[in-house]
Amino acid sequence: MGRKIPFGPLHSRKSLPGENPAQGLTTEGNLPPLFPVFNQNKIFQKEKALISRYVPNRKTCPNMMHIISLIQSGVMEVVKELYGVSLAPDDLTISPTRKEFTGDYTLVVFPFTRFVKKKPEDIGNELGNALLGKVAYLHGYNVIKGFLNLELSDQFWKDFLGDIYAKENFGFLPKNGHKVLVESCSPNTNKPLHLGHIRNILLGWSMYKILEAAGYDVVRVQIINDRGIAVCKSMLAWQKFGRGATPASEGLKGDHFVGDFYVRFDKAFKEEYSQWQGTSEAEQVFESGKQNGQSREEFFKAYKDIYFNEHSALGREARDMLLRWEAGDPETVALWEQMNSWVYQGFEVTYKALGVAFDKFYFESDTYLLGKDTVEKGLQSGIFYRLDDGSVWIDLEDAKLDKKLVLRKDGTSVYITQDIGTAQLRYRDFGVEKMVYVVADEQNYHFQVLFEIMKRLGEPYAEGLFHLSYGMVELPTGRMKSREGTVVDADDLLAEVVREARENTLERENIAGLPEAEQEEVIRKIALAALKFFLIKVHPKKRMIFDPKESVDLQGQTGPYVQNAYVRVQSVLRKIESEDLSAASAHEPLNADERDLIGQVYQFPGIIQEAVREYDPSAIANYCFNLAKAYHRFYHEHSILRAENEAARAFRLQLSMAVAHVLRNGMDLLGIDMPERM
RNA sequence: GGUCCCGUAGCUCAGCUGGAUAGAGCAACUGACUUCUAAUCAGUAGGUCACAGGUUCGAAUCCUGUCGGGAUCACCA
Repeated sequence: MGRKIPFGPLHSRKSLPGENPAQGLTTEGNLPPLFPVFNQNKIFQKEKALISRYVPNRKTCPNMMHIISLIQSGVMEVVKELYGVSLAPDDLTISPTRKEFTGDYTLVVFPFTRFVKKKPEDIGNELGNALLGKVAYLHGYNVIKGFLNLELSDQFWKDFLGDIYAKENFGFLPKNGHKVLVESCSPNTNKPLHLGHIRNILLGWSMYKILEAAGYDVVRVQIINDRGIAVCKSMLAWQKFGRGATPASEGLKGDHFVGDFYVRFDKAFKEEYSQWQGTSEAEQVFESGKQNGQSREEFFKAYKDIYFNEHSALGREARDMLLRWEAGDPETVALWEQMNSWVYQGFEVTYKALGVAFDKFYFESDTYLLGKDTVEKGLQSGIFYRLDDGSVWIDLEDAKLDKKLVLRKDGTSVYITQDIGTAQLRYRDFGVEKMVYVVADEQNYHFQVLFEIMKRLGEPYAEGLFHLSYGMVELPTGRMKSREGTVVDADDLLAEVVREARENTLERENIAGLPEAEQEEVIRKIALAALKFFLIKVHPKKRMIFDPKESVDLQGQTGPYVQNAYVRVQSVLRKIESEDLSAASAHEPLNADERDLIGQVYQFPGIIQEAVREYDPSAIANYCFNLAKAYHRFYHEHSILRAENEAARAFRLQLSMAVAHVLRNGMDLLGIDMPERM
């Protein structure tokens, strides 16, 4: 029954008469033990092997073993020789040298004072001196306080750059043979998608791309709440007030069309309720039911659901509709199918506009009965127990959770029962070892319970279940409520960012020479980059404030800023013929901006690993921004085509190409396309 | 009340398994386009990393407590 995507706040959905925002938008297409890529989990030895093969190392590039490993083993060797102490790689802290100091990597030597009774500075100097002959590419060092800054030779960076600058897929791992499923979006069929769905969809899509880049086969799915009383409300309203209207006849997107009837129902119900409140029956209910000091208004606000279920004529009709649906009444089922298909057509337009797609849709009308068999079986094996009233429970108190109901006393299933069955179904469908659920953090407890149950059931993929939990999206004015009409509609939002991007782009006239269709394509890429980057750059688990004004910003820490760095490279490359870049290896010395840039490029494979390990697309976004920032600075400070000499020119061209590849690939992991001009 | 998450510049956010003087963007103020795209760059200003203890050579980061904010503890989904 639906994942209940929380609302992001916002300005009310503006219905723009006759405007279909999606038109004109063409598109292309406890840290879980999930990715023990760098852990010791035996099952994943193969993955590990693949990674070490890809990230520069001894096998692929004899001289290019990952420099940190190289430094690590050098330090361990030297420490053993000088001080007779055996250290493990984990005992060493080695990180990129901060920009304000000279060097490439820094070893923290404070910890060594524990077994060497000398000043940190002296230890640093001893180590640095000893390392010089030991570590390939190590060219020099300096010691500041307890920090040993190691300076690599320019040759190291030039070799690395020469190795990767032409590699389109630098940073991506080959297939590892493992399969993951990502569930995201998971809407209800009675309302259009809103801002909350967009954050969800983008996280899901990005996780898919990141997992794929790390070598996994990924299946993208949704679970759609296509049944229940809410859907019946829309159906009933359409019957009563629709007069045979269709999305086509009204010129509306199907999901908005159906959503409008849902609202229509609610309006009619409210009128009915308000009228009823004037009756003597209502008076009686109020008098006998009111709490001490409760006002009439408060009472009836709280009484709404009871009224719906026990007094309302509309409520009665909606519930009858649900019963007929459950009984399989042909006419009801036909209407249900008709309305849902309108909704799906509408959703599809929004997915396309967002540039996302799914491999399979699971429908609750198919899955809401699943899981009962499993519960029956688990009852026999003692995992579940039945109370005298017939309800079935599981006791998870020893896992610091509570007792949880899995079957009602009438034998029907609840939300979690269905999720048990659906997980099993998905395993049968795809044989995945891991499943990632992109669902808002209000359901943290639900997934803790679900995953614990799956473990107790002994499901083979139980250890591979992960809840990618994300925080609510709120407006600057606070949380929003559908009742108050403050939900930010997905299509409106898309239309707004495109409008903003168009205005800015046309003003600049950078692409005025392109055919109009291509201009629109560029505008769309810029608009989506702004929106997507804005939503993904925040760590998923954090609640985020969505300021509509900032979300359409095109300058500063934004998607278009990153795109612009890429576009600058393309602009340079457009000006050259194919040219021999072998002179790059003679470029000497590398300046600080070049070193900074190339050092960042070097980190890309590791950043992808981190994003996978932490289920954190925001790590990619922040990395891309920093790389783009470094490139903008480099671009501003140093001439590429008019460099000092041929070697510098060749080197900077290689460097620019490498940066462009990484930016394009990195942004692709966020679902963001790069324009060639902007 | 129990459990979980969050608290970093006026605002929105980074800060990797503890390491150097806590960083960006926006907003404000100064500068830089006859030169590869200024959707850019450089600079100024802005901080008791909620608070208090603890561990450590070293804490925004780890531990405990307090205060604020949020979520959740349904025979709802």
